[in-house]
Amino acid sequence: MTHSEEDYLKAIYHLGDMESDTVSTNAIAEQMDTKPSSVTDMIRKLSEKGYVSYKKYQGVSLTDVGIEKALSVVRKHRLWEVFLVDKLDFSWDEVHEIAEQLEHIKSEKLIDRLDKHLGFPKFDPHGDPIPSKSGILAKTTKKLLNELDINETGICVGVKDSSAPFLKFLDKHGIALGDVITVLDKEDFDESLQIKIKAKTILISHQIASNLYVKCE
Amino acid sequence: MTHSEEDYLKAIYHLGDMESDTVSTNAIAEQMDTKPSSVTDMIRKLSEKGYVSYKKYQGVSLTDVGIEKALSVVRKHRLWEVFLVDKLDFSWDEVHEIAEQLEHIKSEKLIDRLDKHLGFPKFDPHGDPIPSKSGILAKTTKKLLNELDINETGICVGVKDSSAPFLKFLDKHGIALGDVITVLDKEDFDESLQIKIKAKTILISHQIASNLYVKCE
DNA sequence: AATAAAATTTAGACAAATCTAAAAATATGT
DNA sequence: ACATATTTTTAGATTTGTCTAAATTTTATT
Repeated sequence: MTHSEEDYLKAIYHLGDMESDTVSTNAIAEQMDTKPSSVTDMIRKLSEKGYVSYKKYQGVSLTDVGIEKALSVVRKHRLWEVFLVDKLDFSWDEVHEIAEQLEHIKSEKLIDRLDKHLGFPKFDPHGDPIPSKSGILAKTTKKLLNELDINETGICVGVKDSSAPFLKFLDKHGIALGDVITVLDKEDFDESLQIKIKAKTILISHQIASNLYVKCE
Repeated sequence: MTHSEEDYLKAIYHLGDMESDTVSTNAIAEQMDTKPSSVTDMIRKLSEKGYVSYKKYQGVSLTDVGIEKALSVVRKHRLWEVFLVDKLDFSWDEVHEIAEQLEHIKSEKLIDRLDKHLGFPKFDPHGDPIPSKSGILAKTTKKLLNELDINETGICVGVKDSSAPFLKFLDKHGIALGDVITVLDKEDFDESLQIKIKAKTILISHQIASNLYVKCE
């Protein structure tokens, strides 16, 4: 399996994830920043190898083997992202490009050891689930923080209110994208939340909680 | 700079290291497990890019820029080897193939952070020196352990006596290839050595010390 | 349903890196 | 020094992944 084949399978996987059925040649070309004619060539090759099923002009979809291969690449990508953020102190938004390269390193043992080294993480720094070795992928839903139940955990993935004061508030209280947040308690009185973040416990208002998106299982 | 160009520069660097002057086409072909005609093609390309100086039929040598590029690849290779052994518990002899892939990952920041994460190591698990960011390479010499002075440090790189009993002895006392060994004291009486290895202090006989090779600055 | 627009595929070309087979240059042996 | 062996280069082909431009198929519009 070449570098490029892996990239195509991953792109088809990501596109198919949303729109469920078949993926169009143009969509793949746009995703991969290449020309539709190049996509056609590669699709034919992947089809011959049994990774995608394809009928001319009818779009393409991954076979079971194709899904397996795609998930393997996604797994590697997301584990390396965790490594870069947790071990090398990269920030949330710097890791994608480097992980794009690292995901192609070939060694099953390396990935198993990396997984262990990182403590078998379930989610990457963007809150996306890391496929298991056997290709099982936790389903996630994006919610506002105030929608979580007590003892539920989520990963901070975005803000609803992106005004400067709000972002400044988050920064001041050490809340950053990629952080793991657990709801410890909810006050009936004012709907404020007690949350655990980076081993610290803090109290935040309903207004804050209803402007923070989190991803959870 | 392509993957393949980096491989060639590294090969020329390693070959030139020993024989000092120019490197032959055939030697490169053998080192890289490819055909001499392919080497000629690549050499011409590297010459046009200014990484090697080359006259037909006269062999090839690295330019200053070429040495810089080669050392950068060697630096990456050896840092990744340290990572694999120190952080992911790979053994000494498993890491080369994986590091061959990792050395081509492009990100200066990644390598700087990795270097820091590993504690700025000076040597890889094989005892070979890691070039500094600015391309300075510590000189090393291979000695028998008993030739070290008191307080000198070396990295265990091989055995003179490779008999099963000796290897079993090393294993029993937790001495493995890649271990850092410091000589703490030498007994005049029987020439036995007190050494520090993996934060432990042990006493070994002259016979043992004179059958263990170490590399040091 | 016919035509225009958009998407997709084909045909042919190109660059990178390799190969085989043959030619040219260099080195070696007596 | 001359013939032979070895090394190195050239010429032409191959593979992978890409491209442009033209042709074809599908979709949308009236």
